[in-house]
Amino acid sequence: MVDRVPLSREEEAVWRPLTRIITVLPRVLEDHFVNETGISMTDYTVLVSLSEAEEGWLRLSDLAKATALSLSRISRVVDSLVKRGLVEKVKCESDGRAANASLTESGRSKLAGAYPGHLARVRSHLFDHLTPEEIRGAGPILARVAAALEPDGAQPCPE
Amino acid sequence: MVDRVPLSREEEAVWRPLTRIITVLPRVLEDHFVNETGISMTDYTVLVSLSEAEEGWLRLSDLAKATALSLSRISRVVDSLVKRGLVEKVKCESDGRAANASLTESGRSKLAGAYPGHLARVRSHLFDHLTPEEIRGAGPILARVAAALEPDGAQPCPE
DNA sequence: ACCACTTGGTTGAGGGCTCAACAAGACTCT
DNA sequence: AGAGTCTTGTTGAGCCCTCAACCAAGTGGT
Repeated sequence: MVDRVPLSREEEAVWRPLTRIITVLPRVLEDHFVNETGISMTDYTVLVSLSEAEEGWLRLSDLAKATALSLSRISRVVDSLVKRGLVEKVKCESDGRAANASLTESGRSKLAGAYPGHLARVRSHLFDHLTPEEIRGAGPILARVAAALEPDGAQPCPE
Repeated sequence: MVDRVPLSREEEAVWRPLTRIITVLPRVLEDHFVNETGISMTDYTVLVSLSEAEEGWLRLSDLAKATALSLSRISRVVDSLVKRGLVEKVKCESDGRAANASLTESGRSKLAGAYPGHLARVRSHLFDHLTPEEIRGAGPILARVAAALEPDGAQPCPE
């Protein structure tokens, strides 16, 4: 069953700029990473996820979920980060199949070095163009949309 | 000069879901295309741009701008669309370097066939989770952010 | 204990995308 | 007209990503 009604003018006015943002913004941020930090946006996301992990480490499959990357990709990205000394991979004691990844000291400081510049870009490209009220208002709306995109049903996905 | 202040709670509440949306939504939409229409999201974007062109055709370099893809990519995508009979590429009369792309009849009907299903996804993943007021409110805000991302500096965009 | 099934991770193949290098047409200045 | 420069598009190299096939380890029923 397919919807044949086109977008309304208001929907169009949301969808057009949103597609633009979705395509352009990641590229802009990626540029910063490769040019100034030596890690990719994906690397960064992995490092952030690990730094925020409750216990200091994350199973590869959980890392995949956290970053919305395929397990296949995570496997390679983590290997690459290990090779660069930013992450450590340890076979899980209790489950011979699993592996846990955690930040090395070097990874932690690489993250600390990349973080401020990244935030500056996020500000200059996004938040500098929004009023405080808009920012406040947008959070819950975006959270709702993001939650609906999560595969395991439309869970509220508390952050 | 780098900003060392972390994101505020409100900014965080915007940025987290937004990154999620930016990474997940395109994938979800892409899946629809490959599974049900035989064209990619990129193909679709190109077809849409052509269908909306004033004169019915677009220079490749303008097509690149319209789609936010590299000229290199556009060159190959258009070739592939030509090969599949959806687009026609004609050398420009007045400028021997340039080429103009336009939809074929087959391309136009492919687009017509893909459009409703795509819209249905956009609705089910986005607009169904927004109130009419939210949609009305979001348009101008997103337009502002998108405009700031355009390279030709519609905005001061300090680099 | 055994066999089927599930789960976690790795790897090969292949498409999408960009950058850099290039060819060729057009423009400018003398 | 000719040299230098800019613009348009193409192509090769190479990264990023996913899917499918695979192996190895755990789980459950008999």
